[in-house]
Amino acid sequence: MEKQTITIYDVAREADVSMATVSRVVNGNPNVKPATRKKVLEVIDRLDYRPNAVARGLASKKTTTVGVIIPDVSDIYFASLARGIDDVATMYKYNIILANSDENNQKEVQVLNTLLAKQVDGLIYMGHSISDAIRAEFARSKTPIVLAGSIDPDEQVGSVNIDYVAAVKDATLKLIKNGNEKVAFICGNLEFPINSKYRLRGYKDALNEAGIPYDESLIFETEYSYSAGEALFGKVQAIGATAAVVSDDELAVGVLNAAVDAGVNIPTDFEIVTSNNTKLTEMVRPKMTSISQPLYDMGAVGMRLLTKMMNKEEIDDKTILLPYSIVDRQSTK
Amino acid sequence: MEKQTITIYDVAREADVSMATVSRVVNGNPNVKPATRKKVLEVIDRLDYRPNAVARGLASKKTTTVGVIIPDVSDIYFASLARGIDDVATMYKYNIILANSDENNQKEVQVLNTLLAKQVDGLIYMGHSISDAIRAEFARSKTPIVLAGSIDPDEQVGSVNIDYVAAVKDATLKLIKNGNEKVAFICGNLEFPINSKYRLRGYKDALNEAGIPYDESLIFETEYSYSAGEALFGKVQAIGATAAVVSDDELAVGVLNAAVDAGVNIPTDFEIVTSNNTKLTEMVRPKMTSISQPLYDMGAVGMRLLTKMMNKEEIDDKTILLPYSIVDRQSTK
DNA sequence: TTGAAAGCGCTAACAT
DNA sequence: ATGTTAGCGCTTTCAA
Repeated sequence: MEKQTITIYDVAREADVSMATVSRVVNGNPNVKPATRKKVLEVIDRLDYRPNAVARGLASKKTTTVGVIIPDVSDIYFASLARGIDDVATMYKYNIILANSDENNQKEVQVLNTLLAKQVDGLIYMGHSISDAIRAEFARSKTPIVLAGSIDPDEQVGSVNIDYVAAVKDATLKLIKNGNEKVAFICGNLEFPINSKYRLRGYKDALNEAGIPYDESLIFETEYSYSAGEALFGKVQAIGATAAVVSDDELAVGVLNAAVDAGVNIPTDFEIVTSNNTKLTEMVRPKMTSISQPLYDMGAVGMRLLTKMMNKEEIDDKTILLPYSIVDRQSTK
Repeated sequence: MEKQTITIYDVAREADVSMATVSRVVNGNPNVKPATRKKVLEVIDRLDYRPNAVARGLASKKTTTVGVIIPDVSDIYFASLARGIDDVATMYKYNIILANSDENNQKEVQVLNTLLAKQVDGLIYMGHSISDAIRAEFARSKTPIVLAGSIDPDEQVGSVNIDYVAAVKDATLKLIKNGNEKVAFICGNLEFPINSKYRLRGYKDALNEAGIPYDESLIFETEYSYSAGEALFGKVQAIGATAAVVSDDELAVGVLNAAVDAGVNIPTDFEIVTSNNTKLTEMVRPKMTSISQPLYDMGAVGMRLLTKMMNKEEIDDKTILLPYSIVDRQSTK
């Protein structure tokens, strides 16, 4: 025989009050006489009653759950953001439905729809680019959405990032000031606005400010992976570059190790600045100088922004830029 | 004016059928005349109807959602497991509610209860140890539970692991055969069964087989972190150890880098075998030899096991051991 | 093959 | 301060 689940009705009957009163007690409504509250709480304890969140969600139209779309949890960059998101979510009594998208446009849209079907109160999206398909879904959804560590030039939804133009400009300038005339720019897919409109812009701005002509052969577009970096270093060296700004840490480790393995001295013969300041930067030798994006904070602030949107609070600016810095280590002079 | 949400009732009215029929169409019930099905699908498409999963969950008592308790998403070990879990979950049409526990006993119990309140169909738990409190909750819950990459000697719930005793024994034996008489054993909290009852057991078995007496001063208990490893190497070296079996990759990287920074040649003067074969092992120099735990697969198999339990299928053995191997790299001779 | 109707467990007016 | 009563949007017998 199945053990019967205890409902609010059972508690009401045993405590000799109405369901409404039990509901009030459970939800901390002050309009309950202390004596009644005590009696109800005793019964709840005795019967070991646990409110059913699904029923509550249906009745109240709130699930206290937010959807999080992430390219890959096992990618340290996004996992760091996710950690910040979950901590703030917990703080505000929300839970997280986590869904991997693999940056696949079709999967993203599908995942978004199942998340909406599950009636999430809000949505956080992470990804290197916003496809037109997903942007269209964002537009027609009335569920609040925030992008974390992800750029959409449209600025239709909330977002939390750093100023990528300025960060890359600073990084490039540092390399130029160290005496490098040929600084390579190694990034991901240039179809992504974050790379073409922001990072590359910063790189060009730096050259411009230093009076160095832009040379397209110094731009290397590749995928974000350790092996891609390893494979790329030869070409970078062949073109005569003596330094590189790299958009991803794993990619940068690949470049760094390939250089070291090839007997190139870093930073004497070749300098590297990477972009995410994940713990990887401290685990490699030499340790890598990096732009420091406050990933955890970006997730946390993004989730905080989302709570405000879900609460329909006034938002002064839903496009948030967090401060960045450049952490000097041994891969630069 | 708020845009009215479309319900199954709207579809039924427009298609001139009953709600039951719409429900059948949506759920792929074959007992619907093709013509009717077509008519209903057209209306669904026209009205852009999306079933409300919360209402469905309340009515059917199934949420197609599973809870995942994880110590820390930003830890690559658990994130790798989580990725395997989510992929298989997606495959079987489940979503994942992800909750970080920080290995905090109190938080774990609380998180478990909110997950159960949300009526998850199943639960996957990850953690270095199973506290009595959480074990008690497991016992009284009738929701299926699986442990992934986590040991409970009780074997009350399902679990997926590798044979830690044998793996550590193999690793230790390799080091002994390479000529090391003093092999350090560097692990996490020895109060955790996985360390005391399994890994240390394997270590002792190896010594025993090789006829080397057990020396407690070679056992180093510490936390799992890069800095702990860095700090520890000096002591390990001072005691005269010439090799180490390490239970965690970040910890091992700390030991490795401290050794290299101290001018110790690896593997000539000191050998290391680590335990998780995460991508870190290939990013450091020298690359690290490691026990290879199939983390992704452990997550995937754990989730698959859970789907069977949720389906009330017959399970031949709910305690699963996956094969491991030792991947040779440059931190051993 | 289809429909009617009774819930699922809870919240939220509205009354009292 | 407390109770009554509709739903929330869907699934699932049971009948037809």
